Amino acid sequence: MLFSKGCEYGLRAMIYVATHGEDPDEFVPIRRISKELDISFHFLTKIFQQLNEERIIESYRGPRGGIRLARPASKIRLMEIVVALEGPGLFSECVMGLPGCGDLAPCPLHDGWSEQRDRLAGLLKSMTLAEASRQIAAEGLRIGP
Amino acid sequence: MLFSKGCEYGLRAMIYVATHGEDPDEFVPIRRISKELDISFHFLTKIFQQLNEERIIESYRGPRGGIRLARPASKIRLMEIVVALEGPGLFSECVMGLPGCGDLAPCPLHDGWSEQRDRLAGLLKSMTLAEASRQIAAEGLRIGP
DNA sequence: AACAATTAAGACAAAGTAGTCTTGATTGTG
DNA sequence: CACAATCAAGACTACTTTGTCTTAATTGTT
Repeated sequence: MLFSKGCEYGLRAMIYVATHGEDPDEFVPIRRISKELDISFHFLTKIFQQLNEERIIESYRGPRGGIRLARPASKIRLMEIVVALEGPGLFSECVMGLPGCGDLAPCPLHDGWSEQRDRLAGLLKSMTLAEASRQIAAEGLRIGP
Repeated sequence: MLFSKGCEYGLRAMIYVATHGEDPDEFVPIRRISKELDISFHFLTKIFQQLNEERIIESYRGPRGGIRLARPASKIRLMEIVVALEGPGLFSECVMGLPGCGDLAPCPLHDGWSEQRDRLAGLLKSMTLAEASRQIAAEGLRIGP
């Protein structure tokens, strides 16, 4: 498993918000997201708290409160979400776990792995929530169970 | 982290055995591997037990016992080791954890992820212990700390 | 036969991840 | 103001992974 559960949930939840935000200024209750995607409400709350600290979303309490994107979906890249939830370093780890592995002292898999890893990183860096969301709408893809 | 610790250790240990087996019929004690690679002896023993069940290595008890490759290093592909230690399915999981995600009902990252994942799988399938070992010898690479 | 070297197996412990619950703070609505 | 809806925060539990320890079985050497 590449991403932690928290990161998987966070990605799906953010894409959900981007997709279902009729009015982007409206706050979406976490409870609704949790039900739609079948993710534990409290766990999801903690995930959004992390995303809130990184200013990727905004939250608001009280009736009609919830969370919303802090910026237009076209300005939020998937990589930001991954970094906020996995921490930096996911895309610099050695696949065999050698502490000093790198371009200078590579393990046997280093070159092959880092190429694929960098491509994935490139995909996450270039893909925005708006694109993921558009792709879902256009092709009838799914983010829930 | 893509691989579990057990899988990381298993790959390094197998490459070590392939590299340091002067006589391929000689048994290498697990304790020696554990010291050279700085991996917990008992944990490593359990890893080799799994590899033994899959007939990737052979073990022998008593003085001058240890483990050795069950086949020539050129006949053992890294993918076998990964599958033995991670189980099958690592290379068919959805990156966002959606149970039904696949070519028919893809999540937004499905195509991009599965391409990189398949390339990595291809690398692991095509690379043998002999090649990894030769690469280390030729280029002075490292598998220990 | 006695001993030392070694793997085998499983119980156990520690640490990390995932998930639940409770309480508190904020805020709109009647 | 009273109340309900909602996020915030932290304690707590459960599960999984990782690592340790102990005991047993096997085997070569003396």
